[in-house]
Amino acid sequence: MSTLRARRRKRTADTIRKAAVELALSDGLDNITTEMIAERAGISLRSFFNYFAFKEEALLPPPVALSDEKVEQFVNGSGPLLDDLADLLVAHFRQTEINRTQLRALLELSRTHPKLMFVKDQTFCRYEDQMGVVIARRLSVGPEDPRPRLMAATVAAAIRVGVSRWVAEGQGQIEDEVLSTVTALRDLFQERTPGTPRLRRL
Amino acid sequence: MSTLRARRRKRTADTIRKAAVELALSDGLDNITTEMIAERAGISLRSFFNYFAFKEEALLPPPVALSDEKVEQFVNGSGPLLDDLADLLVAHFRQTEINRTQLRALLELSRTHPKLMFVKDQTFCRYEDQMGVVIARRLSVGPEDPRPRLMAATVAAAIRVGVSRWVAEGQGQIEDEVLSTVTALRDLFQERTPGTPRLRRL
DNA sequence: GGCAAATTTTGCATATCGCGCAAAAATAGC
DNA sequence: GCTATTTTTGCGCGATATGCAAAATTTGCC
Repeated sequence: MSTLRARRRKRTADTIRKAAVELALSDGLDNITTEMIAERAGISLRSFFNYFAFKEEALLPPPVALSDEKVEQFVNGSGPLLDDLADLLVAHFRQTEINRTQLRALLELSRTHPKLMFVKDQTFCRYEDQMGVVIARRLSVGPEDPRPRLMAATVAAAIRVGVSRWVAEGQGQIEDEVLSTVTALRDLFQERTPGTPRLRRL
Repeated sequence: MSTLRARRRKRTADTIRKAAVELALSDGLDNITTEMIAERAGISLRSFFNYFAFKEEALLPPPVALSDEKVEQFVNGSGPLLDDLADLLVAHFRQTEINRTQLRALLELSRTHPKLMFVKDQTFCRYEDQMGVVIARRLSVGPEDPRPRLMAATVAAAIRVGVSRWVAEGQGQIEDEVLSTVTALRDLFQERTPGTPRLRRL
């Protein structure tokens, strides 16, 4: 249970991640080997696989869990669900430190690299699962109710779109882009005049 | 552009797919090799990679494009957008032939196998892209409008949930499950009484 | 039918991945 | 400082996946 060992381990993992990202961005993911990453990180090839199951896992930052405090705030919130959820997400993204240029390059790479896409999806899926849980708590419904899951899925989809938009052309902070995309969900399919679709502007 | 060669090619691809799925379901994905698949399909190992970029690609059926006729019907439709879109999807899923047990096993496998998940996601992403295009046409808006993309993303998310639910416990046809999940999107975040969330049943 | 061109299949060599195992090294508790 | 536990490492190995060129097959054409 040594916290020292845990910290050391985390430090090494970060070193490996840094080495992997630098190499991937400079030389291209196809032109680097796990051996090169290990060498740059100052560990043996075999040790690399003690930290990551496969090469691409070292390329994306580890998923960060939602803050417990903010989760409780959401579960007990009294505003419209979507707004309260947006608050939770904004607080979360605000505390993540993301390099936009780097993230753009990595997301672009993930489009053609199966294992990198896997890692990316795992990250989003974890968000989705967490959201499903907290939404179910907020609504006080059990696992048989399909709404939390569907809500979490659509919100996760909106987050994806928001992140993608921010990475591509966003000017401000990532949390602003996510916020506007997520809250746009409310009226997405509410057409003013059935027959001649005139949707509200995003 | 010999159509005979194309048909032969498709036939061989299907043979390989069949061999791969049978082996994966009977022996487990981890216990089979590309060589075993190739042998069962009656081709050389090297030829396998002429048909599929990697082993797992042979496990899922090739994505089917939306029917042109139904797409035009949707683009020119006059009902509520979500209903017309649901019609398009129902027509599409109706014509796909899916073995529920097999699909369940493969989706379960994809949760832990990066490359299989990649193939699955590619399939869903293609749906999402196609939907984005047809929704933009329907709304007569250009690529700068963010709504088609967000709509497509949320509908794709709903399809995922619908398919997942059908695979897990669905009794009827897959298109019915998809239909009810997608149409549930309309009122998902429309709360009757802000403050005390009382959402409509799915 | 038979020949030449184009395409597909195949064998072989090769680089890398990723895991199992056990020895060596580092670290923790006492 | 000694021993137990954990981590790192070296080595071997099977499997994946690619490039290249020869062999086989198919196609168009006469």
